[in-house]
Amino acid sequence: MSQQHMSPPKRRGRPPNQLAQARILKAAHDILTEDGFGRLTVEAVAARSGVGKPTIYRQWANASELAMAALMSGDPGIIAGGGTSLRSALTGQMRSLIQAFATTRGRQIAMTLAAADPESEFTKAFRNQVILSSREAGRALLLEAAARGELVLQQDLEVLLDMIYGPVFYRLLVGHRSLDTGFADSIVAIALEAVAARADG
Amino acid sequence: MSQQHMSPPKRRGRPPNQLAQARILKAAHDILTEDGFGRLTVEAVAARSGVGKPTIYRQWANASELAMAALMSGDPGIIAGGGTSLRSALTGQMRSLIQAFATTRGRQIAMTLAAADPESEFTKAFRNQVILSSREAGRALLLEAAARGELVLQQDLEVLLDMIYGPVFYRLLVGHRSLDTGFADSIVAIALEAVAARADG
Amino acid sequence: MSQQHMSPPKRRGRPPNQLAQARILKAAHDILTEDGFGRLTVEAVAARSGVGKPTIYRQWANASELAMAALMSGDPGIIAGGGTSLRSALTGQMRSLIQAFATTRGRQIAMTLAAADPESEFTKAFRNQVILSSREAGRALLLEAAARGELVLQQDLEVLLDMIYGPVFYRLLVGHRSLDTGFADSIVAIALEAVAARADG
Amino acid sequence: MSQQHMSPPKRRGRPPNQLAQARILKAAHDILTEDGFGRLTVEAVAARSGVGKPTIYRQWANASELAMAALMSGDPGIIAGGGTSLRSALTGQMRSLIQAFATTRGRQIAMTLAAADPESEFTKAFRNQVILSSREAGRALLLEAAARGELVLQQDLEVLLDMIYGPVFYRLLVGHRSLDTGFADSIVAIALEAVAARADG
DNA sequence: ATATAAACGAGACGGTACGTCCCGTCTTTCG
DNA sequence: CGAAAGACGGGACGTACCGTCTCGTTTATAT
Repeated sequence: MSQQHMSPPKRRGRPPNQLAQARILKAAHDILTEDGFGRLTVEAVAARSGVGKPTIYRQWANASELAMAALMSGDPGIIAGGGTSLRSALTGQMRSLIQAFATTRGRQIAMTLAAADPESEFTKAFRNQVILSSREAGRALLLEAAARGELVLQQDLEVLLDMIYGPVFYRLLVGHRSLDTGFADSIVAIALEAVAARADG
Repeated sequence: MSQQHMSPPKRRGRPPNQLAQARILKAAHDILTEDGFGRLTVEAVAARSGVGKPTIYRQWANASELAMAALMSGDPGIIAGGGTSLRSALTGQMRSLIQAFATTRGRQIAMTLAAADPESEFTKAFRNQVILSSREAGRALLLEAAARGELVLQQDLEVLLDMIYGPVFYRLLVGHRSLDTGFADSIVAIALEAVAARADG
Repeated sequence: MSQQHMSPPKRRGRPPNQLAQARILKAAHDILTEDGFGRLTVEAVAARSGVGKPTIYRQWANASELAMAALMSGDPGIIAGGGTSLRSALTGQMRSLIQAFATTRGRQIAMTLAAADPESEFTKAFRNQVILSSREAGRALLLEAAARGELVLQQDLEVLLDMIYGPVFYRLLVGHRSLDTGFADSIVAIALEAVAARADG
Repeated sequence: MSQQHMSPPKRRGRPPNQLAQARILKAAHDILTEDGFGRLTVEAVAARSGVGKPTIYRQWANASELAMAALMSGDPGIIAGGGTSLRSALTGQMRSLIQAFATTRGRQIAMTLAAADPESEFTKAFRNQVILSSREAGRALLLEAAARGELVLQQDLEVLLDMIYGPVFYRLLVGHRSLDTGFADSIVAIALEAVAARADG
């Protein structure tokens, strides 16, 4: 009869057990926070979640993908802080980004990304959702400000975004200096000076 | 006590085989370029170099350190290109840096760093020699230019350096956009505009 | 097991699909001849026959029973060759038995029997139909000959039968010598000499 | 097992740990007697013996070979009973053979042999040492008796041996009748009557 | 006609064991 | 006495099947 609008595909066999998936992600997340990325093995997750290994492998190709899924599952996403001006909005976002990444989690995210197959679809989703979502939010802030006439953006917006968000991962990966709120503020300050200079010129 | 006259200590027994170290590094380097970081195991290096595993473990604590050693051994170091102005010198350096990292090697360096124990002395040496040497060279260029009066640097030089060199590793790690010479030029351009604006202010 | 002439209970619901059973046995038989006993898994049979696993498990408890069913389904049964004398009849039967077992099938039968639960009803049926049917036919031949006065049988007929048919499975299992028609003839010759000697005494 | 007086080849590396091998065989033997052939997995043996799985796989290709090794390790070998006449010697040997095989061990031996790769060198050794050693002892007894003039052997000695020893494995594998001393006696009686008849003719 | 019910295909489930790879340590013999 | 060779206990890998359990889909009898 009428399929309405949302037609679920209604596959034939027994459907995946949603509870099992949740338990897997919970166990993976716990191992990640308690023991670190190096201990996140498929075997350990299976043992901890009370799930068979094949059930894990049905969904994720290896421990890296599982780690990414676990890191994504608890991630609320970095939302642009609702400031009134570009500077305050951007500063708010950078501060919360850095706060979220300054913990062990940040380094785990970097390690996971480094270990993952860069071509995998899963990796791309992780990249977009966890790594680049803040960058996209920043892009939106900059474009809105440009639309308001606060600044003039030229063709190298991509590079500008990389110069704002790249340093966070740089410090995370290399560890030569700490991540703190002052770092967030300084990045925004320098970036806005560059844009302002350009707007002036 | 007294070392007498003999300058070499002349320890008893068979001396360490210098050639073995070279063969180990050669094998590690070859595996790295042919099979990638994931295949660089102590076992594989021992087999390929015809050296016993204990001989490797005597010098390096694990495969990560060995990878770092291999990556360091062939590294000529990024030297600041000898331009006349700050812009040309910095652009030259960034171009050669990006050229050196755009290949598979760049990602291997990032993976190695992510996998390594961040506290180990070996990792610190690797970080300084391979990752931060370019940053230090950039610092020198900026300080020289400031000494020449080309610009005025204030207290956030560290952040500025991170905004110049961080984006390279950001793209390397995340892979959302390519590394090319245009990227190098744009980074330098934006960075100098920020400094100029500040100098103006 | 089967209620042939009883009024069919006409249970409600969909009746078992006869075709499915045939396809399962066909697939099991094909796998057995193509890939061997070790590859006869319930999973493989289900995949090859296009039948769900539960459909198989509804009829057979495990892969061993399925193997036995497949081996029984194609089995014409060893019938005593219709010779005029005991010697010719027995020789004919032994020859055809050995011919039937000299192929891969013989070893598969031995392996299946070894792997099966010796207490299971299914195993007993297999044993009687596939393994012991020839022995029973031989018993009939001997008893007929005794009735005709050709020989005198005493109380150890069971042992005599084992000495006639046991060597076939012995060579099959151990593989120290080949199964051929000469073997059949020699067994009959020795057995008859033993019986004749006894008849004389 | 050990070649005592042979000049040792003096291989380079660390020699195999004899204790580990012994512990593996002990564990395999215990599992075999306690849980049966079906539970003799490499994993279980490794866990029980406190040995790594690769240490087992270095010596045996799979669980079947390990089972054969365990069955061989505790086997004293069937020695011909020292009777004065052929009949008493053969009867003694058959009785002890049947006594040794009437337990669970006998069926395990049959199952192991059925499951093993018949071409493997290991299987051949097992066959010779465990299965055929009694047959060879019987051959010796018969040949000695022939040399003493007790009987005349003709060309089908191989078949005669199979008719003596085959029935034991036949009953073991098929399980249609029990193994007991009466069975041993009857086999010898019938076999000797066959030989005697032949000698008379 | 319409329930009702059984058997179907599909396929995910919790498990067990597989055989392999590599770890980092150790023990032995050779140079 | 260091270096090579190589076995060791250990841990995780990713795969194959096990036998069980939902599912949604036929296909039949019974209302």
